[in-house]
Amino acid sequence: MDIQLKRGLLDVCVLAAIKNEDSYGYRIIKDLRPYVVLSESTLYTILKRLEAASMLTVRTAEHEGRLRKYYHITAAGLRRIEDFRNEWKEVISIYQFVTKEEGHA
Amino acid sequence: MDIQLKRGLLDVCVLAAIKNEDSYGYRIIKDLRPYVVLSESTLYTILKRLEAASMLTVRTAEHEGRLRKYYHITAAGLRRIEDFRNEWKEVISIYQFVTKEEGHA
DNA sequence: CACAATACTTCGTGATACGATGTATTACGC
DNA sequence: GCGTAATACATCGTATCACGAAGTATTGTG
Repeated sequence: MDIQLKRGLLDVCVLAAIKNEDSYGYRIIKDLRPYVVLSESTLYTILKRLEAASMLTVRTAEHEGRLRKYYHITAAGLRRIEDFRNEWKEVISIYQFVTKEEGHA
Repeated sequence: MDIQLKRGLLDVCVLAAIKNEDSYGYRIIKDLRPYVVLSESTLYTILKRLEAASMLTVRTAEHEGRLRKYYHITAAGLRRIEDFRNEWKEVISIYQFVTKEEGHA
């Protein structure tokens, strides 16, 4: 999909991916794949950004001898999703403006 | 609205604003105001970009002693709007993923 | 023992929205 | 007739950000 359109969606996608259960990088990418494809470099950049914005917290844990970083959503992260939902009305009105067929003459 | 979310919408908004009738900078901004607010510097950057991508053509005309640049959408510009419409299914599926309430426990 | 899959990291680049600022002209109030 | 707003277009610099490329290290698997 169009990279610019993606930009406004990726952050909330990642937050949504850890909303119900803590998760880690590799799994987030797989879970999101049906909806959006993102590379590792993109994901880890986003995770750092969201952590800096206190929208998630990180915890390192060992899993079968390998270290994993588990990400946990915070109240601010949940609020971010809520803000996104609230903005959706505007997005829909823009979509309708862009796609309306008034000049079919 | 969130600037990142805006990014994927602005180009098509501008194209939609000239879809049915040629228009010029100042008027495009006013016409779009109910849907998205954008500054002049942003608009003219977008217009240049869309012209470079052959999605619109420019014609300079005098209007009451003042020069105006009128923008006219091309077939490629119309196709761009069509592509946007086709991508919307993906956007909706992302929106549903992000906002679904499965973990209300 | 090579190769894929898992897991995380860093670096550089190109795209782009926006504020600040500038240039002109017309219109309006006083 | 003079300032101020509105109209109209333009340029510059900056911050944000998705991504490819490349790297490190471990665990299977043939």
